[in-house]
Amino acid sequence: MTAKQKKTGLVEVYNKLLGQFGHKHWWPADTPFEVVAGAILTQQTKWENVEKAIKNLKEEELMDAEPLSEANLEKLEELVRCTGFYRQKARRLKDISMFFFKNPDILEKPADELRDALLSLNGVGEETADSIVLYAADKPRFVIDAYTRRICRCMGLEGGYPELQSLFEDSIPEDVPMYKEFHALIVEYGKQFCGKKRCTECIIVKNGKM
DNA sequence: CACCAGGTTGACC
DNA sequence: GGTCAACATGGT
Repeated sequence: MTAKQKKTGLVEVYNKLLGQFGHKHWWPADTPFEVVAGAILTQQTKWENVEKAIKNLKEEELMDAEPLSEANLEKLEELVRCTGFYRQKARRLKDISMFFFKNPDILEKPADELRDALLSLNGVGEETADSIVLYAADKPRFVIDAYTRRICRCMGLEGGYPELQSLFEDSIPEDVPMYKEFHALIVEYGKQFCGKKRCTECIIVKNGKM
């Protein structure tokens, strides 16, 4: 805790979630590029389905920027069909792969530059861009997803993506492993207790003072 | 059968 | 500036 950090209670939430769920070892991947591909595939889909698609791509030797960017579109669609939205995802995978093939050192660039470049690609919004910045490039950008918004709402914290992201980044230490773990814990917690309509057994709000 | 999942986009106020 | 249907499969 440095002096300029906001007292939002988010650090306490982090500790509580860590105590309840333990380390999640999130986003397992053999290579940074696999995180990139996974970031597209996981949009609005269960990770379980993404794993199948990743397995399919690996079996076809496509899990790398060059081969994936050159893959046959119809074939790609079949390989990623299990993740839903398969036509746009196949197209987007080829696009982002081409980008990484043409910019092999992009993950080494400063976080802001990387993020802006990613956002310029079709199919890459703020969450996907930040997921790549954090989990593929290992740079400190807090990822805000639907569960994070719901949990924040429960805590009386509202705002758009940039507002919530700044809130987290100003409230907790700028630590990449912690950013990764916290987001993973929020998703784990959200899957169990923060449904779209219900919010039961909420350890964050229910147990008070957070 | 209805609803949801580790979102993004483009159209329309 | 915000809201909303469309995108699509697979699991409860």
